[in-house]
Amino acid sequence: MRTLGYAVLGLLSREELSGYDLKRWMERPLGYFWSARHSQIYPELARLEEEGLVAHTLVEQSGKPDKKVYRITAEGLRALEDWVTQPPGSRPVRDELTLKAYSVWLTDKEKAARLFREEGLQHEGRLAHYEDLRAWMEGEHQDEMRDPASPWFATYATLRRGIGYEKEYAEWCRWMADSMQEREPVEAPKNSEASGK
Amino acid sequence: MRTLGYAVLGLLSREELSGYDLKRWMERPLGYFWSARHSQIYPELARLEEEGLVAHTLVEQSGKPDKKVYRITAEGLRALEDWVTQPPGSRPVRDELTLKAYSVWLTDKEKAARLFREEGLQHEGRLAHYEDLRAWMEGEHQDEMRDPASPWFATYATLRRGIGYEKEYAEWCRWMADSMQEREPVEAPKNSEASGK
DNA sequence: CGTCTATATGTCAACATTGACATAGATATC
DNA sequence: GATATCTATGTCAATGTTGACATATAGACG
Repeated sequence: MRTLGYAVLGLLSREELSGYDLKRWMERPLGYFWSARHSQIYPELARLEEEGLVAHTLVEQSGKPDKKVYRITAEGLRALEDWVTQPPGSRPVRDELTLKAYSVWLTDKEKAARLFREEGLQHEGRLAHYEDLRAWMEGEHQDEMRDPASPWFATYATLRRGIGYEKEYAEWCRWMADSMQEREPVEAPKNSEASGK
Repeated sequence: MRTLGYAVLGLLSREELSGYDLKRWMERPLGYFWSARHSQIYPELARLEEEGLVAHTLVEQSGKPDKKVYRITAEGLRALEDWVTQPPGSRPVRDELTLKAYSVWLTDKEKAARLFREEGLQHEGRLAHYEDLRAWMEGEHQDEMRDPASPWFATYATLRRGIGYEKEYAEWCRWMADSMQEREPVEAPKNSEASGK
């Protein structure tokens, strides 16, 4: 089955949600490691329902359009549980910034330094946001987040992954920017290349 | 233009290559951060040639089929240089293992521990491979890899990124596996959560 | 002689994903 | 009254990517 389906099941295993709710989860917290647009989510829900892994109830609302609230079925839960411990299919990495770094020797150092400085700030921003979430969790869910049988633990695990990832990426960006900006090596005059600056 | 095109230009800016050579680069060293199959590469080369960014010469070989050797044009080089310092379009992250972690609270702890242990080993393996490459570079290209105007610097930069990434990922996998395997908390009776460590 | 692997270049159908288009009720703002 | 935003659900064409199919030469191995 499509990985997207398991992303949806993973959310529905925690609570009942409408397609619109799922869309928002796929933007914010879950979207940090698996994202999808609503144009993928609605057809996916239909497919999952056809396969008997989810079911929905129409909920009439006043003040808002009606909605379809989806829940996971017993069969869906079984499928999700099975999937979790299967080794993931290896997806190729595709990192555009690293690809740019591969050709960075061709370009203006100052421009490149600015690029990596800027990208580094974005990773630091995301890192700060993750750190906030972690602090909030430590305050509100200190017990559950240490219990591997609690969804809070699982959420915390993904958060830890995000923190490590962004920290490492930000550091690399800083190193890149510094390397591009470095004045002519002060101590080692290479051979020709006389006096820096 | 398609990012794949810039990946191809990035390789051709360093040396002339056939489609088959490009395919192999996209498997091994470049494929660590941008990969493509030959079924994408051959049409891409045709498009790049149509746009005047690359050109090819037919090279007849004995003992092997003939081949088309591609080189980057002046226009292609300009396009590549421009692209390098443009901010990358933000691609959504899609990490299947982290997605599995999000639902790990549902499953058998031992099975999950095995999964993360195994995945961690794979990241450690890649890390060891990258460290080998770095050691080789330190030996063979110690000067060029410190010069931001040298392709060796750019290659080293991507290698550094790979090392940081795999190290971080392997550590997280270890932490996950340990967390799933932990015996009932020995020292802290859960609610109190006293004593640090 | 048959089979496998490496070199070498291509095409094509299927699937995943995006961005735009489409509709509609209700509230908030100008 | 007009416009924008949020909720809510959908479709569709275009693009990106994969895996299979297709063909051909040459060397290695049994």
